[in-house]
Amino acid sequence: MIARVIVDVPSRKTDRPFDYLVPVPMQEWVEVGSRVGVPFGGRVLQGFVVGFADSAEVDESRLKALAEVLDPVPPLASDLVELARWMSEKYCCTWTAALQAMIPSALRGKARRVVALAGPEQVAEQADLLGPSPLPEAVTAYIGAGHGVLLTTLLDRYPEAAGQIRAALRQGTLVEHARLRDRMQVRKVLTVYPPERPEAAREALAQLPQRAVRQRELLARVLELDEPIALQQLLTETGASAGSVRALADKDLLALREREVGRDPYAGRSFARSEPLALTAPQAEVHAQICAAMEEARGRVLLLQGVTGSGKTEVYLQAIERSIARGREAIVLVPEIALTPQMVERFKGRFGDDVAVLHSRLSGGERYDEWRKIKARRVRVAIGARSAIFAPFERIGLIIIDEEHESSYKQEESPKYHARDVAIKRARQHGAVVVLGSATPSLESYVAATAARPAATAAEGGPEAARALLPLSERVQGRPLPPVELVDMRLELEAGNRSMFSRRLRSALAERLERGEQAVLLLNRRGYSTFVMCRSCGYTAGCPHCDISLTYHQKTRMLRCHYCGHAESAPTACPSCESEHIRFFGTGTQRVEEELARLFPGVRVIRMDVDTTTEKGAHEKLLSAFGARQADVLLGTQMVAKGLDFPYVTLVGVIAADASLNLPDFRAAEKTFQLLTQVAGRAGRHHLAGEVVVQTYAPEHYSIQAARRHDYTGFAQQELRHRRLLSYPPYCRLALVTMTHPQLPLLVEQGERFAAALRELAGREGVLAPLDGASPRALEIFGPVASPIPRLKDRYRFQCMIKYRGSLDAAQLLRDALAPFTAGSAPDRVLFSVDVDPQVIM
DNA sequence: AGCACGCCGACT
DNA sequence: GTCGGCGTGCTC
Repeated sequence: MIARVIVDVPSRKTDRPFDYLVPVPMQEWVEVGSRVGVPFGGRVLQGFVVGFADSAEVDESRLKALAEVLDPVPPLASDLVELARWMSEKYCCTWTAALQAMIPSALRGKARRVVALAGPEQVAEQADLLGPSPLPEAVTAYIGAGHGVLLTTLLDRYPEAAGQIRAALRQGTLVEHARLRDRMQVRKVLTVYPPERPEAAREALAQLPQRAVRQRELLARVLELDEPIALQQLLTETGASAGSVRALADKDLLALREREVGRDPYAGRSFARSEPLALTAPQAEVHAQICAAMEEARGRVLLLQGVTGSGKTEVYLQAIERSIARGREAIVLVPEIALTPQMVERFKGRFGDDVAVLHSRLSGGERYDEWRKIKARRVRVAIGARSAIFAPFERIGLIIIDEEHESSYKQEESPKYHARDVAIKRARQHGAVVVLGSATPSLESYVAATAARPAATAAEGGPEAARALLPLSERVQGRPLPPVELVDMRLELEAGNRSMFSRRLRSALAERLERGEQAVLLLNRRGYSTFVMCRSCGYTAGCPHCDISLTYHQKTRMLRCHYCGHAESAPTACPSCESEHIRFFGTGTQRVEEELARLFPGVRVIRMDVDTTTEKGAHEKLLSAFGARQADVLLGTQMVAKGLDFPYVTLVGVIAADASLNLPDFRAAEKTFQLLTQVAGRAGRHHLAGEVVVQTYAPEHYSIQAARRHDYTGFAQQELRHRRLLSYPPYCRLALVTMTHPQLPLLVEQGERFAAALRELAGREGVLAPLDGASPRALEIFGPVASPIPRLKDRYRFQCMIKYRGSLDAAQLLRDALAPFTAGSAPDRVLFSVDVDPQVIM
């Protein structure tokens, strides 16, 4: 039996299966998806079995054997192994990287090198040949006779003996073995189990000597129980000692065993049980369509376009119920930032213990336990952020992606996958339905779901079940969408108002304060940061490692680089010209907060930004304080725009709607429209009517006008015209190759050579053609040019943009073109990184 | 990623 | 003359 194993080495060259003999005793344990330890290049590494080889095709004499099988049940099923292979092809990452993304990090075994003294007979044999052991007495004594000690520990402890230790290893007086150890252990608790034959135990209880008071007491207590009890709990309840329990166990009157216990982060919290609500007619219609698609089981994708407050979540809940009733599991993806306790509560309230929750705030152990709940089929619903798409279910019926337009579904590190696209692939494997929900769908999804679908997006290959658009265009209970008023800030300036608050927003705020209602203020900080500039000479404070301006943090009076973490204290005089006219520019939330305090003395403001939410749980705390009306104004960056639902919020103010409009990003208008629509949806969701005031310097811009009218379709049509004209997604696809190196000339030279190689390859394939031409298959290469962030952590950055459409495998072309550049392992070589379907270009 | 093999400077 | 520097290259 020969297993094909992907070894955990994150290199392109080793990214292929290696063959290993499976020793007979392991054979019944090894399956596709098994995690194994394998000897590889002189050490033991973790790997995954991805298949089996035919022994006729392989020269078995050259193979090594598996060292160990690490889990009784493979952590990955074959569907996920296959999905990982697909990901590695689509996203140009290693198969290993994709596999690792699918399991909790607790299962990332690390080989530990342990050394022990060789057995006496070996030593004697060696001593004849090489003389006595050169090891100092102290070292020999320290290692002792046990299973050995970590090599690193030994070297740390006796650095002066390093040479002798090496010699002993070479000579054989010290032997080394590698052991793979999981990072995380299952938490085990000693548990007392009631006796298997209670009658016999009762009899024995009567027979116990009178003086065995504790034992009698304990046994009587245990006999009352129907289920096992933690030893610790029993001891505290009865005041007995462990010895008494042990004595009973020795007499076989009860059983004492280790039991695995989960770390349930939600343990101790009870969730009010919620019953399905009656659906409105439009909700019922959407629900019926989702259910019909589930019956079809063809992996359909449905785009649920529901305005804010239209009751999407209730539709999700009832669709999940149906999926469970059909014997299928469900996965719900929500953006990390929206995975709030309220959100979890809604699902736990409906499905109770049937839900596993996966998010980044969990500790490694907690995450592992939630994952195991899914693996052991103890739950049928998983809710979580991006990576929850890999929940190890085996019969998925429904995958819901809420706020599908959110760019956080794209992972920015390798594997740079998009959870939405992975979901669609996984749904096809399982015949599950994908529901993409959003008030402001991404244009990619919108186009795919409507008839206006351009052929370009069919590049995925293979027949695809039709997608459909399910509209939910009214708020529940007929509540109106709030009116949106635009304020032209240029006119404010003309009228002599130089404050960041327009007269309109100021009076609207004053009204709310007077009436005791609440307001949400959004500072669209993308594009606005607090940077430091000298008014005399124009000096700006930049990061010494990253060619971008440093951000000023008032709390600490420090300047910090958001990309590499570099920090320095803020200057009081210009470092360049020594002038004191150095100023902190930009409109940070702190500045807005100060201005609010000046305009409305006594106003209670909760500020949410990177400074106030880094602490664990801070996010929740601030929101619940606002929900409890301990503040009048919630002021924050993007994070206040999503999913919040507070009944007393009747005003939403946007300080500078167009701050993000001029970013060098083809999605700038889309992002702006989405943000405005989402934040406007926070107002007037309950019995009090709401209004929205949007301040802007570009009131005529179509994204802002469409947001004012709550007009997604209008926006989409206009934006799609632009995209078509400029050949941007969804009318083509993108791939971004970023290369970095500390030396600029070398980087430029290699970048040019790479681009030339890629052009050459594409030309040979006959796909190198302008995108605005008539060719159904076209690919264009732009660059290399300096990246928007031209230097990061002391490495210069250049990038090539690849635009393509039609049925061509751009990832394959990229891999081929990259091969010669990633070959060597020279530590100073240019690093290449591929981002397929990039969401942010930097 | 490691770790080994392999070709050039400061020591016994 | 060796020990050891880290530059390429392989790992079933």
